[in-house]
Amino acid sequence: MSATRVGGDGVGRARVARVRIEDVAEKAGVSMKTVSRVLNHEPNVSDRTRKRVEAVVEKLRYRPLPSARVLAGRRSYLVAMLFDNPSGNYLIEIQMGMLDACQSQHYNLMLVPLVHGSKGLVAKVEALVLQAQLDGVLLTPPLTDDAALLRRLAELGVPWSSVSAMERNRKVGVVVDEFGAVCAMMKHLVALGHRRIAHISGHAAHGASGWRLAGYREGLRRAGLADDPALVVAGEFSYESGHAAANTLLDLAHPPTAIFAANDDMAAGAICAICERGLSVPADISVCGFDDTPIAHQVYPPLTTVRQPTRDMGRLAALELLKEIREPGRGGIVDVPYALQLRRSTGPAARD
Amino acid sequence: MSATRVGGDGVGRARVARVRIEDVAEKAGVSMKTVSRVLNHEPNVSDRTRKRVEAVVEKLRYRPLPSARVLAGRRSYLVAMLFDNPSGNYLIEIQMGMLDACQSQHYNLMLVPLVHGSKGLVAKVEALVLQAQLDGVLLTPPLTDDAALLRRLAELGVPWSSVSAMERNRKVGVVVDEFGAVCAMMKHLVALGHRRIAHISGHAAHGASGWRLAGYREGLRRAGLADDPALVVAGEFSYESGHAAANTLLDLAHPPTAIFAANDDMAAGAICAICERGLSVPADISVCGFDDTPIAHQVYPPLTTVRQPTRDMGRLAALELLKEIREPGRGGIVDVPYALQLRRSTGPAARD
DNA sequence: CTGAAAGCGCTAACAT
DNA sequence: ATGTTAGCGCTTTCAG
Repeated sequence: MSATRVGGDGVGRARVARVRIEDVAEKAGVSMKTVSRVLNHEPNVSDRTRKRVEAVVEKLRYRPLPSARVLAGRRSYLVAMLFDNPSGNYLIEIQMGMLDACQSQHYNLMLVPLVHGSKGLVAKVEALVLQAQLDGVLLTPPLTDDAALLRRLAELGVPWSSVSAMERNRKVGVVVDEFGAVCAMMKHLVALGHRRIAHISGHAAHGASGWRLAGYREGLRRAGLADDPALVVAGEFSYESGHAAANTLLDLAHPPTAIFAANDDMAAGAICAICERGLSVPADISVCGFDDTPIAHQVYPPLTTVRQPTRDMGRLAALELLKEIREPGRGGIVDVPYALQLRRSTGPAARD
Repeated sequence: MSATRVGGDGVGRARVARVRIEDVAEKAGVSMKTVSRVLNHEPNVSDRTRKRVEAVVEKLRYRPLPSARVLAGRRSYLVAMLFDNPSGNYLIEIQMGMLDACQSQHYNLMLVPLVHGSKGLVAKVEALVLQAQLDGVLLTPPLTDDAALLRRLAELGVPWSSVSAMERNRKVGVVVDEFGAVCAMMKHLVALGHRRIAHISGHAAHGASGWRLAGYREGLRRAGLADDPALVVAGEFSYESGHAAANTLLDLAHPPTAIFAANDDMAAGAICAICERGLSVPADISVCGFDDTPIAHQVYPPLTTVRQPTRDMGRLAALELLKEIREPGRGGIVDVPYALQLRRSTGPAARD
């Protein structure tokens, strides 16, 4: 390597020279272009060469300078995560996964907080795509099912990938079999002897609400139980709405012996409502939720729920997007497994 | 000018040719460099030339390409938020605030998850600063007080701004008077008649733990109460540690009538431990926390706690950093107000 | 006060 | 499968 380069000081700041692609190339004994190929996961590099280059990249902690790639290439190496702040915990996990995937492929992740259903949403995204020359877009619920947004993205020719999109909006992204998960949860409740099982549903705009409700009904059907409409109460995914919905259920002439809430927050609210009436969970009523957020083990008793591998979902959604960006048509839907978390909020049915 | 340029379509996506600085220069009858001078408000341009260039820029709606400026110049217009995933809710709020500030000043925000105390942390950050040519760094607890990291950043000459750094590490950033907040909280408990007040402290590495403990002691002192060492139990900011600490306190021969936990998660754990023993909050024991995270109104009874304006804190920390980047020495410490949230988990002291 | 030339670090197109 | 060469659009020398 040539003499140690020492950059001029910027605003009075001593600056050591960066590692450049050239340095990596030299150290690996290949040309710059080959390193570039490896970095960009392009074909036509032998496995041995690729491994060697990757090792040097790792050793030198080399990271391509975004500006240089953008300037030289025709891509921005920038993807945006569009989201509407649902739960902080969910969001941060999805984000960490996406970040991880993007970093591993030397892409930048731009965060774009949006308000679902707000007036200028589509225009805002459009301006963003044009100005920032986004290579692709990552969607999280409920933005995954905003018809106008999806249409515009398609018109603009911007690839996108989504997390838990509804059936008809799925092309590339990641999903979990929520329907199957709920069926399994219902089976668990039925096995415990429950016959009057209620459901606190989520906001209708969320695809998740639909699957969870459908899973609930299918669970009843499989157990040969009647679907009593009085046992389904609408919530909005919030603690408060779960609390209110549970009160509605408890006021019923024939209250349920088990409540399946469409998410953990609502389940936690339900537990609170039950305790306020001097009843006990699960002795009097079993409660279960969905998502396995931190609140699940911060309520008493700890919540039986369904766990989704949130971080992996973010990671996989991003990886599929990057595939799709590189080779349109290559990205697809990845189905990730759920896991029932049986905890102490569910137990044998009380005498009805 | 040469023939109309039409950018090649990237991955099948049409792109119109941009107006370049060269086009502006030609049309204004000056050199590229003169246009550059005007654009960057540099001296040594005659007023007439400046006006003429500005007119052409306006007419052609010319905007310099960020990547090109970054590549050629010495600034990256990029700052990084370094964080160690404590609570998702806290993090996302701080992040939203920082994002907002950066966007308003046309800076980019890069997210860097780190593990506090991990081996290669400093080297990792160093590589990042070098490779990404970061203009500055945003620190969140507990990274705000990592001595080795701060030292290295100083050596590298990278400006940084922090959220809630400990006293000695404060130069630019945002803080809230946690000490004062805790004193106020203690006053509230004392006013309710409590005389045996316990404290569940946080992990010693967090600056916040120190202030909250100090505030607790000062609160006792001001009320003329003795500081019984048995009433201070160490927690780790987690729900579980709060649960365990509360059990320790409840096992005391002389249990407290009130517990001030250093954060909401631990307070929630404490409430759970109290309920498990068949005691009631606040009738038997009052409990209060700190932070006003969502869990505060998701436990029963809802938690008395201290609210910090998290999003504003993120925003202000970023704004101070940007000031400091532009004019070293200009950034400073911003003190934001806290607010006591009195809810139902605190009440009159039970007969001791 | 102004301009010409030389890159910044990377990738695209074209060799080989 | 790999290398060579020529820029991307701007700023920074350094020379007028």
